[in-house]
Amino acid sequence: MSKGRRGRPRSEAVHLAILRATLSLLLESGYSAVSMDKVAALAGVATQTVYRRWPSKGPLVAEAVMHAYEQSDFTLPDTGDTFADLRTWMRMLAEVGSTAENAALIRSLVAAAAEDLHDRDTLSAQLTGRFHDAVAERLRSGVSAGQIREDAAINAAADALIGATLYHLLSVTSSAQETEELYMAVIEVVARGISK
Amino acid sequence: MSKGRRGRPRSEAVHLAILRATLSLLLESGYSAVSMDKVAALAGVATQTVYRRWPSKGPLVAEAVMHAYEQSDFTLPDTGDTFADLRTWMRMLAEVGSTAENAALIRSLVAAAAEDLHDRDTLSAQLTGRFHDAVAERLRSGVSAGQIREDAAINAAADALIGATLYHLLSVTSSAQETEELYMAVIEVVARGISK
Amino acid sequence: MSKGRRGRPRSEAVHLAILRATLSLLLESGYSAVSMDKVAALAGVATQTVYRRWPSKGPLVAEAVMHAYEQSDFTLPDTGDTFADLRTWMRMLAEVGSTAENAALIRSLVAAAAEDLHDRDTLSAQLTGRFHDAVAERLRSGVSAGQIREDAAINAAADALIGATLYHLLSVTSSAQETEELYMAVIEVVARGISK
Amino acid sequence: MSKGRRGRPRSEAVHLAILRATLSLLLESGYSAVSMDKVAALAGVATQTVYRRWPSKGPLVAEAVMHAYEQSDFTLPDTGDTFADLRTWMRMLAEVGSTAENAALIRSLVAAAAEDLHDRDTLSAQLTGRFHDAVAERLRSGVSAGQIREDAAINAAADALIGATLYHLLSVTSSAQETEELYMAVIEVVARGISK
DNA sequence: CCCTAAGCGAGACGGTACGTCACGTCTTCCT
DNA sequence: AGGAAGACGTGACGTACCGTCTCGCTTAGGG
Repeated sequence: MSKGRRGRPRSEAVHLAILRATLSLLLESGYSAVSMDKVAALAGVATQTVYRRWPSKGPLVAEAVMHAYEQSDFTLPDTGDTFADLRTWMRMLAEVGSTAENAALIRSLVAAAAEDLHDRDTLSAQLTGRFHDAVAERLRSGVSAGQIREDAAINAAADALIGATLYHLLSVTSSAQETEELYMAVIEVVARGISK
Repeated sequence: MSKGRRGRPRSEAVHLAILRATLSLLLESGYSAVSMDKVAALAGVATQTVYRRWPSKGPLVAEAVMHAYEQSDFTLPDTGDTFADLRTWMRMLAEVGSTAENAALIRSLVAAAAEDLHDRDTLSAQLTGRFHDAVAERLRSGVSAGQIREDAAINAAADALIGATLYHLLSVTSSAQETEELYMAVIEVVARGISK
Repeated sequence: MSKGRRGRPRSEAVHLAILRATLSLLLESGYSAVSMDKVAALAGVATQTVYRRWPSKGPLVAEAVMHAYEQSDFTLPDTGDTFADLRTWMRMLAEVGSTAENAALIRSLVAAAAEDLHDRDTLSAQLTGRFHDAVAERLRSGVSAGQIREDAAINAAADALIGATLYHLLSVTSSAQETEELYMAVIEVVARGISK
Repeated sequence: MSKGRRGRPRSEAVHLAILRATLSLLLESGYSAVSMDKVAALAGVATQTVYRRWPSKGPLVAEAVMHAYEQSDFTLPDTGDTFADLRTWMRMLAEVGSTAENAALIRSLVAAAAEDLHDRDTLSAQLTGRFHDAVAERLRSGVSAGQIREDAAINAAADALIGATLYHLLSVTSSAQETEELYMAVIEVVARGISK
């Protein structure tokens, strides 16, 4: 028997205002500049209202970043040519990651995950995990298509691709072109390592 | 006229006490639990004394972590067989990273780097950067030895290896054995991708 | 034209539950520990339901305390001997005031009155005021009976008696016996001051 | 061996600023309007600085009020005529208590004392207690002078005088003249009660 | 039998205050 | 000078209350 909703329902507008405020602070000055107080103030909301929905900074930042990419489509294309598709996709990643804003957001997620063990699983599973799975999926489809060896270590290959991307994003600030060149080189190494 | 040292010289004991206190807090409760106040208190030292030597938490944590691994030798062996050497080395990495303490330290560094853009270069350059360079160096030596193709993208391969390692460390908590298996699979992919 | 009561009538049970909850908090931890939220929670009632009946903490506490003494009879006896009656009555006061619970309740009222000028008149008029009037009344009856001088300052005498009582209650914690001795001494002074 | 003062000494200016801010808030809007935050803000001081010196509102208000009367001399005159001296002194009390400001300060003290049992002893002992003792002292001197009976209950008389004063202050707002008349009547009753 | 009005529990909401912790600076004394 | 001690302004933390509000549900009239 459904108990039904009791009490005043949570305002959707408030939810959005908080996420928008968080994003704004994140983009302006980075993860460490985000504070529950500032978020609340900027969202025109009481501190308690933020805490009522998110227990701490980590999950809030996580949801805010996810929210920012909600519309984005990070699915890999499937034209039949696995490695060409990978190249297309990672070119897009390179482009996305080359804007300061996007890089800052990703780094924020990593900061949140690294800071609090508790948040880590949620965060990585939801963000980088989705990327990893998408890549692995496409690679498996490449196996079926006969372009990749049956005994290739799909997960290891996906780890190498996603790992290299993440590592590069965290380590240096480089131009979109340099980044793209590096990604293409990584793909080449991995492709040669798993193709028939 | 020799300028010499004026005034009371800085105590080496104090330096060590602060580093030890920092490490201890880091291991106990992670990066966010480290505070200059607590470090000073635990080291039996005045706050000012900490600030006199490190401008903020980031560099202090960095030095403390580096100090912890100062004795450790992360150079790759060179037995002549490049890929066997890589395997040996990454087996060691897997082992090191599988203890909770070491994993916590690495994550602390990443948190520091991701949180503060200013600290990023210092931190990653000094830690992961050294690993990356060591691997790249060994791979180049493998090129000379005729085990690796001359046109292989050495940096990309190193990025893939170090990146996969870092990504794995940040994403999941897994047993030493699982970690080792994954690393071996990654090496296999990369090795096949760059070997002659 | 009788307007009549429209809508659901206020529940008497709720009223009592709130008063009981307030008293309970008052006795447990004093005036400052009473909060509308806690009262509502303890009474198993919605916050709004409390506010619908009392505008703020002051009047609520006042009514709760009054409610506690509703049954009690604080009228002075009239056996014909004015001062003997006063002694009897103040012996009872001493006894009542010597239990921690009762002392706490009285102090609560004083706190409410002292804190908020707005509540003061209500509170003191209803509680200490009633005592003062009862004493003054009995003294006037003593005048008629020829035991007290016609030109005696009845109000001043009542102020002295009630004032000394209140002052003692607020200042120190003393045993019932000590309190009683003091009260008897006060009566003696006042009695000698106003008797024929 | 004296350990000596270590560290930066507490600023006297800060101490005074806080007391002045507290007094100002007290006079403006009463005890309940005083908050540690507002006091700090008004004093141009950090919240923490207030907490470093006073654990809570009660003692702070207490010290602020005491500070306000520090210069005042509440000793009873001793001209030889005990009851004339009492009258002189209570006329002064009536005048002091008839200004809204002073009445508010006294009520603040009572509120602080009534609210927190812990503060009570300190407060009443230091404020009303001093008055009580002063009166009792003067009465005893009246005994020596042969104006008061040897077996008179000095403490009870003092309680009656101070109690009536306090009770009147807490109960009603009245003009200086009405107050003075009442006090004179109280003195007359008590005087007649204890004189030879 | 629906209709309107009010009571009621639940809980969201904007505020204000709480008391604590951390940051980085400053002041004092001692070595 | 270095160093220990600790005050200080700033500002975030997470919690507690305040008094108001918005829900859905109940309990009474009145048409």
